[in-house]
Amino acid sequence: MASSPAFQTDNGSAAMDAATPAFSPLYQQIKGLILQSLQGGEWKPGESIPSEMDLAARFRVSQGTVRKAIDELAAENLLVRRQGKGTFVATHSEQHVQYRFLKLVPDIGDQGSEGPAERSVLECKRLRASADVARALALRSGDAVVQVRRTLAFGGMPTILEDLWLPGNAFKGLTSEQMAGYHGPTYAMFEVEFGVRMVRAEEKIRAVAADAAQATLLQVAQGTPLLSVERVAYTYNDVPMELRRGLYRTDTHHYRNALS
Amino acid sequence: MASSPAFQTDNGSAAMDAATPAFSPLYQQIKGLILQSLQGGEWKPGESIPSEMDLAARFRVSQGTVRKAIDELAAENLLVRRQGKGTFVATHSEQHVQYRFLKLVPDIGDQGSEGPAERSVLECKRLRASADVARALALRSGDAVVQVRRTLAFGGMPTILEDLWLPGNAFKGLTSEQMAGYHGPTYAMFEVEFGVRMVRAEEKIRAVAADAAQATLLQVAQGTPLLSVERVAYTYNDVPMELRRGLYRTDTHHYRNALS
DNA sequence: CAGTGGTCTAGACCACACT
DNA sequence: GTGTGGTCTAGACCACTGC
Repeated sequence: MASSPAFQTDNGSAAMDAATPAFSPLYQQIKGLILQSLQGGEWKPGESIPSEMDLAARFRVSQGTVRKAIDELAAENLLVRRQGKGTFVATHSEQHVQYRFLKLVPDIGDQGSEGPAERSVLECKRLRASADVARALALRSGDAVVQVRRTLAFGGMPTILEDLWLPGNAFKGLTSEQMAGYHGPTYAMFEVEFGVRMVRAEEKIRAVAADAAQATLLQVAQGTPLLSVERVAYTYNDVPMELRRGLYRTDTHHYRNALS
Repeated sequence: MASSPAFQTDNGSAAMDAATPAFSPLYQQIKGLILQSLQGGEWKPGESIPSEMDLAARFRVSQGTVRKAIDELAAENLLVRRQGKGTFVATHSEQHVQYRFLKLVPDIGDQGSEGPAERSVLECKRLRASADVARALALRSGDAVVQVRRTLAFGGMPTILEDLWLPGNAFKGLTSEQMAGYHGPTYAMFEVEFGVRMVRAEEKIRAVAADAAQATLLQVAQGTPLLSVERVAYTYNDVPMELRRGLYRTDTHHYRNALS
């Protein structure tokens, strides 16, 4: 039953060969074990994980040590604590903070009141990864990927035009209908349909001018300045699982960022 | 000497009039007391604060409670812990993460290797706040403000053109020479010269086209897409102390953002 | 009521920095 | 060595949720 305790004092007790800078506190090791269970699918998004006391017993450590491990995982948005109820695996589905990665907000009006965007899927096809797509997704050039092109509109106004690239292996059988028909965030659909949970992302933002095709799709004049947002999203263990290149209209919306 | 202990059980013991949802854990109260000392200037940026044991004695609580308060302040980048040395008030000066609020990075080359920007101050004048500037700074229209216009260049290439508005009261006597001559981040200069420490900020980002004047200053063609970055920076207690409107060239640099 | 997370304490020991 | 933050433990009690 119980996993090996792995006390910190075990570090380098024997065989301290060569470069062994490794030292990790117990709670970090516990954090790693919990992470493994998350990756392995022992607890799925939305489900509750065992109580702190249970985990403490399972790992043969004190509750406080488990607590600190969970604290960090909660700070990274991998887990969500709810007093009196338990600790849950974070999800893009019923999270009250839906569309957590979408930072585009309307200039006026209360944020969040605009509801979900209207999606139009223009294209959804399988192809071989180009060099830059392969690099972003840690694949080899020519590996299978799925490409999706779509627009998002708010209140009937097309506002976002984006391309998504997904590893073909993990997203076998993704269809236009799935992309368009699912109610809720796309990342929630990825969790349900493909067991892929996006944990964090990095974005590179630039200002560009709309070309003819882009201008038509976004219903703006050619040459209109647009926000170019290139995103790489990662699952557990920093494995890249999505490359996304978006163009945002910023005449009625803006990209909001908090610095701290 | 010792401040009032203020145990949690004191909450609402008497006079629980009307809406009193207030309940804060002891460590939150301690956090508030430490925050007051920071605001009051008892410990200045770069200095060390008393040890956890000292603070525990001063506030009549256990070390663990002080620890949790400091943990949160450190997570908010107000304090910096250094094992074996002490806990220090964060500063924009000798922080290894200088230019913490500047998210523009070069497309190629290791981040941080580009060194500080070359500053050119174009203007530095006192005037009365317009309506929108007043609103952003929580002033009244017509209150005195200082406006600074400058460019930042990297490797000789002008890359940022920005206007700063600062409350006239807090920044009496700010000169062009100070803005241009100080070695290190502008926010570090604000700490040293005016005792104003910027703690967090919010940015609104858009894509815009360069007008004639802007194009000249940034050495680009008129109509070139630029990143428009409007920032409001806050001191302690969410008091806004700076409005900044910047235009970034994004042909050789990009705005980098991490989502988590 | 029982079970969960949240707070607080007190004490022991470890890792690191300075002197 | 002394003092600092960092880790770990064990136990007590509080606050919230749902039966």
